[in-house]
Amino acid sequence: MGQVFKPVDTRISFPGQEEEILGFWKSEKIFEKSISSRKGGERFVFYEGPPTANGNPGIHHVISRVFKDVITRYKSMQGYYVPRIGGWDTHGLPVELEVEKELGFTSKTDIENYGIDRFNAKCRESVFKYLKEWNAFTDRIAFWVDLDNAYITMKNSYIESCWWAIKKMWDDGLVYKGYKTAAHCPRCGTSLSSHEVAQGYEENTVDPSVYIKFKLTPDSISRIGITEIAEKPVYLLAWTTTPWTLPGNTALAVDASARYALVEIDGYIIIAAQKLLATLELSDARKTGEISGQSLVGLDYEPLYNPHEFGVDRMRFKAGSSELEKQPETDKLNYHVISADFVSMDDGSGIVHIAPAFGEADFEAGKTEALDFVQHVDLGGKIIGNYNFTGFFVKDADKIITRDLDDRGLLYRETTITHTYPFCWRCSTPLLYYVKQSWYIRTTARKDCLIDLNQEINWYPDHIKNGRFGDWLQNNVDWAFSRERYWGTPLPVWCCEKCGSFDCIGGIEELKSKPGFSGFDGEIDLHRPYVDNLTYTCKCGGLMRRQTEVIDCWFDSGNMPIAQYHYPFDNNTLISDGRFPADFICEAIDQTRGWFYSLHAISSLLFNSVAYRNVICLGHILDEKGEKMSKSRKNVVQPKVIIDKYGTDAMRWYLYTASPPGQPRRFSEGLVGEVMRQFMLPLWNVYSFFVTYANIDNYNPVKSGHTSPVAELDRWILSELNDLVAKVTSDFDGYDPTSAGRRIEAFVSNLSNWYVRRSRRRFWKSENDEDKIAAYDTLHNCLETLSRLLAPFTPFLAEAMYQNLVLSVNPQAPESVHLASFPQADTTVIDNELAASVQLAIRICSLGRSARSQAGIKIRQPLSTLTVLLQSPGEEERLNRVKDQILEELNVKQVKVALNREELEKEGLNLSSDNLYAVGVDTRITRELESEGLAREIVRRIQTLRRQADFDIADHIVTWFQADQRIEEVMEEYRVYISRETLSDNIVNAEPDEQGYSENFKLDGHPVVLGVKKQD
RNA sequence: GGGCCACUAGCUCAGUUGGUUAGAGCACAGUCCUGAUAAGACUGGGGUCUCUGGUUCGAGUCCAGAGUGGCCCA
Repeated sequence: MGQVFKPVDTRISFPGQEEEILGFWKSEKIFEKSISSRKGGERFVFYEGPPTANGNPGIHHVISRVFKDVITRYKSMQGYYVPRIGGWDTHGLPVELEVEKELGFTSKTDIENYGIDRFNAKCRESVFKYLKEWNAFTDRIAFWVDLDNAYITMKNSYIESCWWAIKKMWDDGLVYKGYKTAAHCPRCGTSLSSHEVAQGYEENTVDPSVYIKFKLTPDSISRIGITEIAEKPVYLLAWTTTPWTLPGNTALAVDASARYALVEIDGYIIIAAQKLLATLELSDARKTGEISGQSLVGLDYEPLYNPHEFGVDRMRFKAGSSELEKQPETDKLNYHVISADFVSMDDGSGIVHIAPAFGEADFEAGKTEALDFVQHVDLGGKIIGNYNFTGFFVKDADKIITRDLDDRGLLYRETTITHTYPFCWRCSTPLLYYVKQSWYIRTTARKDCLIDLNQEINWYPDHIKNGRFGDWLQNNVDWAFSRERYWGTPLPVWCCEKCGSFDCIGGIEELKSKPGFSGFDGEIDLHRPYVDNLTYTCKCGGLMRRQTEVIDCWFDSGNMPIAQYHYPFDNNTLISDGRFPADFICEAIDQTRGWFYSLHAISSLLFNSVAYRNVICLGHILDEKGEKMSKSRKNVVQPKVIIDKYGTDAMRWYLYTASPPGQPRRFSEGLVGEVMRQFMLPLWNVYSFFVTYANIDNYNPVKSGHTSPVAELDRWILSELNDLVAKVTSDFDGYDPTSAGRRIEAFVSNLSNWYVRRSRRRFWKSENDEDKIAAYDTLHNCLETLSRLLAPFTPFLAEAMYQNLVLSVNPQAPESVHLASFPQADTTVIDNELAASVQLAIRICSLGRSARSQAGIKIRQPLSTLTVLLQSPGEEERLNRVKDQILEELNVKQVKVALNREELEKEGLNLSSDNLYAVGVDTRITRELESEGLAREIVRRIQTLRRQADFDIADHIVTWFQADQRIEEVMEEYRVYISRETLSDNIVNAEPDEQGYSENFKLDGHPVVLGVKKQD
């Protein structure tokens, strides 16, 4: 007779099973069907944040992908239509750097000499260098995403959508050319991204620390209005660690609300912050006056170096903007004191030297105060003009400038300082903060919109919303989105060589239709250098040439909602037809300023809409010591190692349940192993147990149907099950798979350690009575429901269980668990009172075992009475309800309720208590109890022999025994019981058959020989 | 230097709106149970809930400050 269910081995190899299931999914196109079969359902939009395939995927890629997967699988099973388009990020500096490394390049000159066309061709190859690995990895971790139709940011159609978006912003007046401060490597000749800068901070950098005297004009001295000082020269004392920036000084900043002192030394007066006098070794005794910072504001001082005398241009900010205008040479040039909120009273002199061409704060001050702008350093870090330090590298110029100022009597003090300073991560050259031209998106013009729309987004964890992300939006600055690089979406801005006017192009056809369009050579590749050759004629008749910049690759990925569909050139209903915005995205926290921002900014500016409604923001993965994983620390865990050993499901389960998604989490092989032992195996064993016995009894769930059971145990676990389903559903709806998973763990523990443990005998009874069927029904129901609950989490394990538990008996059911629907809770069977009763039983049993253990009496030995002290008389009813469970579990003949503590403290009772309950067991063993205990001992010995002899569970046997009189008595008295328990058709008091399996024991000091043999 | 998050047993984590004696798993030691179990139960050792103040009748929980770690920004 064929078995209903496929036998389930407890010695399962999960990784092996997963490989098989992958084959099934692939051949039957289960992923495709999981989408298409829900086509009529409500759409649930997911956006995939594109990775770059130029390196091997790591564990941090696993975590974001499995969190994306668990939600989209859940929604699919809820009946939503959830297409999932993959994506690849293919542009940007990281790609270029990888290629530069490969080619051994160290500067942009190397690239240009090599040829932009060849270089970009290399980049194009590089971005899919590990495509095979990525595809295999995605498959193996069961991240269901459509990679065949993935969007690719370097495709013409994708780029064209980006051009369209930029053009729309351009038309809305949101794109402009301005200046910005960039961390610049003078040796590599390029700006570094903030990410690169962060890599290169050196903690113990020694730099000069110089205090410079800036001479006030006579007019300003009289404006201070302190007559005693009128005859003497007066200097403002300012501090800097970068003397090379001093020729670029165009202002001094003070704190208007602070007090400043005038101190006399050597016949002149120095002004510095009152608070900092001591650190400046300025004697309070020589103080000749005090003045507010406010009254310093507006005073004029003489430039250290008048740029006009050294052949350097002097520019000036147009008020409030980052545009600069060249200023005429003047006979007399004075700079003035401004007020600023960044003036520190902790170090320096309380007066800050401002060089708007260098440094963020200086630049911003330059903009708001419409200051002069003097750029006396070239991009190679060398001083220009005709100073006596011209041609020197800035760091070498420091000393010469300091000497020069000293010679002119303008140096007050010179020491050194040890601080943290950024260096180029590639070549260790000190970085310079350098103001350069750049193209901007005027996000600040829509700042309120960015902030308001953020309120519509559900952030998990929610503190990101008004915390890290909200702060970032509050401090929004215009997006400097151009890059002086090669491999990227080209900036679609053309400039007239003749009249200098700009034009933005929003698509290929638009470009082609321009008058005098030329440079087009067959197929257009919208990359440099080909796109650089496309020109047309300006209205003025001049030649329009593209600006050479490419754009920030964050713009590429942030524009994916439309660019993946080539909107608006194709799919022009995209914005209104339900495919925008996303219902859900999920990435790690570093994307706050990356993808989360670029998506949000672009859709806010283009469509005045959020780009995503719900976002899970993951913490980073750390090693088992809590340290960041990095190649240099050699603590990187390879996902493959884990998967080969424990399988994808165990790894996924660990990632979901170990800690809430927002927290950084530790990861190691051992922790996944724990998941295996603690969750996967017990569940698998329950499943295996069910199948083993169901097959013996030829149980078929379809024939029996899941009826409403009467047994309390069944009703209890079904109550727990439905409660679980309800709560897991609400956890999922709140984007909290971690809580959902932990709940399932608790349920499985209840199922295994109470339901199955307490129900074992029901499955073992030989009669096929109603209770037994009810038990099978209940357990089958639990396991089948679990398979669907677990499907989003552990898709393989769930599939294996579902195939066997459902499809073996019902070929009409959906062919995969991932095509089935998510369980629905039947809240009518949730019985909280019953749950509380069983909770009580579990607790009392725990105390009972403890009491027995302390008395040294094993469970096999029956005892007469268990006395329980409850919290309240009302609990007695609860206790009665589960009394039978307690009797069996603790192997006692009766349970009594004690009314007070004294009753418990009678003789012969062994006590155990927790903070709510107390129990006592009567430890007196009568001869009858002893006999029964011995009988159970004999049963256990025979069972062990059966197992050692490798008999099947259902095999019937003959048992032989030889023993003393006491054991013979027990054997006689319990013959029926022993026979039934051990499936012994015959028990013979004789020497064991030689062909059988036998052993000698001592039971409580009584010598016994036992033998077993299979019955033919 | 600024912001966000975290800090509970050796390790990984729970701990609801403040309320008896702060819990679980792993690991360690011992005992027990078991024809589902690679498991489970019990006992034991192991806690200044990072620290210092404050609010309160009462603080792991709320507030302030400090420390350590992580991330982000400078």
